[in-house]
Amino acid sequence: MKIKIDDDFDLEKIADSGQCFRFNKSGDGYSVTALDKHLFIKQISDNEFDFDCSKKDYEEFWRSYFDLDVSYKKIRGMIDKNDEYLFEAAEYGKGIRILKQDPWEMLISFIISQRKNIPAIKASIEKLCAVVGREIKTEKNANGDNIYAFPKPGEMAKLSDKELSSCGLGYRDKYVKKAANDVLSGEAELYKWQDLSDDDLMERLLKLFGVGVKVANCEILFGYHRLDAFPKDVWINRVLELKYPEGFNFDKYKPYNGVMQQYLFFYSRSNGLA
DNA sequence: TCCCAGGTACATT
DNA sequence: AATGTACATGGG
Repeated sequence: MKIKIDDDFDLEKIADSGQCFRFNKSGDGYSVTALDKHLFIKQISDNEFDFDCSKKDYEEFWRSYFDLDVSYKKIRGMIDKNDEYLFEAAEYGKGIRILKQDPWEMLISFIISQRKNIPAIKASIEKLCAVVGREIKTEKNANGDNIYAFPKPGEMAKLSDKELSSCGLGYRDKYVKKAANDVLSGEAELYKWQDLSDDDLMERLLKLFGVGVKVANCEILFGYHRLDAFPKDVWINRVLELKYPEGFNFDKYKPYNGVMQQYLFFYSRSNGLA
């Protein structure tokens, strides 16, 4: 179905923004997978997009997934022109949105992400989905690959060591396995944690094996959609060091520091921090 | 061959 | 509390 979107919305930038790992170019559009839902989407004019789904699926899931009730244009508008680097970064990254992704999928994805580059993260996650092998569409991607769901905790927990290691996770095998078992056993109640305060949520996440401050912040920003979380990875640390020696003005952009972080991350990575 | 990738756990001081 | 180091794998 055709959807008109007048706010910032750029599929290519979102796909390359590093917040999602199963959002890829497919033919003349994009193939998007979130847990056990899948969508082909393509741009058909300046502000029109073809969502290959029913009206019901759009209203009940994808509209929220793309966070279409929030104006990212407005959030961009908060940026002080005197903050030249952030302003440039936001112009460059205009069209990025923070997707409303699932806490479980994000937890595993960002546990896997540590000390890996983005193509490698995507490859590992895709292998993990393929090893479990739960197909969710009869169609295939443009490259001929089957479309698999993201594994549930139980599906992941029962993978053999051999199957798990075939996903190229390296030393992260044990983190993924433990996280799956913790969620399965109810020791980590990710969905109940939605109600926790920011501080309590952070505290709970940091107790998980393989989750440090950076991964926890990614989980809070992308998995819990708390837009003020500001993950600091190697790229952001370079930005802060080189462009904000006097400190970044977190107070000014509250409660949207996470959106600013995405612009900075995307810009610094593509532009080499020139 | 060396270096790096959306870091974290663990030991040592 | 602060600092140092090992860690699996793949690509440039």
